[in-house]
Amino acid sequence: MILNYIRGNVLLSYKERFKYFLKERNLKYTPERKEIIEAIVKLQKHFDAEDIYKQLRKQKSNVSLATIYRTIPLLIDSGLIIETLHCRDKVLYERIYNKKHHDHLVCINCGKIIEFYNGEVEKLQDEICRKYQFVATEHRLGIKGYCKECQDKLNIKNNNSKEKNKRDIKHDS
Amino acid sequence: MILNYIRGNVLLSYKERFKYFLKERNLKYTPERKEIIEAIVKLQKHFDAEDIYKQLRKQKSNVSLATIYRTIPLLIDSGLIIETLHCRDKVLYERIYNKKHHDHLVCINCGKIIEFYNGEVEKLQDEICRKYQFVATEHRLGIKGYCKECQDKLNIKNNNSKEKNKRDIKHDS
DNA sequence: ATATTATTGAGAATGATACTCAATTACATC
DNA sequence: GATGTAATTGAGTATCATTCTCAATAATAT
Repeated sequence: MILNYIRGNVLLSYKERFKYFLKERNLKYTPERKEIIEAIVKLQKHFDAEDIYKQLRKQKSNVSLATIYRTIPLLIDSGLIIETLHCRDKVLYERIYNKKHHDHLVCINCGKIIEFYNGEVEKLQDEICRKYQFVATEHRLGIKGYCKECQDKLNIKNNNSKEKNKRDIKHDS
Repeated sequence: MILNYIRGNVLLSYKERFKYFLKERNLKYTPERKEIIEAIVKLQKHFDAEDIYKQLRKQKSNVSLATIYRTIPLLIDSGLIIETLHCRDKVLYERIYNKKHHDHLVCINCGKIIEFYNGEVEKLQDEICRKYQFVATEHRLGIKGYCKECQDKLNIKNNNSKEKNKRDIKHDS
């Protein structure tokens, strides 16, 4: 999957990239799509359809929710955003164009999301794909648990540095 | 998170484990809950609420969908099942009690799910948690892409063994 | 300028999941 | 075993994100 697009020596902007993608597919670059792109780049890390809608209202744009939902698959196909996390039945997206890939730690108590990057994950992916003759387009590593603050609040012991006390029980399959 | 429960030298069955969990919480072990457990253990790898419902009908049980939805969180809290994948707006679950943890390769063309286990993922998790002072309860690594069959069908090149041709472009943040 | 085809907004439809409430039942205690 | 209490159930309704429908409009190629 090619995520970066260049003309001359310059990386295309979100808007230009989207325009180009639409042209490739014989789709139209409408004012609504332009305004959606303008909204997307202003949004915080993780957002859902409703957030795009709100940002558009802020910009005095009247694009309908229906159009937003119709545009999201185009944004995904053009490599500008991806679906990241499912948070309480909501699908969250984030911009990926010209961003380094990262994974997530999600606190199951307060909902905080910590982003991290670890090159080993990519290596692991390559290794696993080789083994299963799989061609990966994307991976997602999500670690759920408790963040530092919530550990303190809930009095949860952090035994990261201690040896784990594993029970010696055989597993199925 | 303790996933295995033992009495004497014997690992509790799904049913006993659930009974025990309910008791701990002062909840009742009803015929409906018993039948749901009986259904769960008969289901294939990945299932949704509807699959439980169908299995119950097969067993001549009339448990309502409402009760199934109400029971799922209990099954999760008791460590018998977890949410795994979100597949076309449906939440899929799988049994984890007395199972070795595994991760998934998901074919975005045919929907096939390949399970794999790789100990490095656990090590990575420990390392990342140490770094971010996070206490993990669960992780999930999902790799999306194309399975061997679909690669052939769609004529997608598998360059797993070749060096990747990365563009030298700087990324944001 | 015209023809073609994609796109839009509005509102209705869908579909998974959650809620409401009255009737029922499990279980601890006597 | 009878009793009281709180949990549980089914049925139907509500919710809410997302998708669909359709007639009106607009973007682009020619």
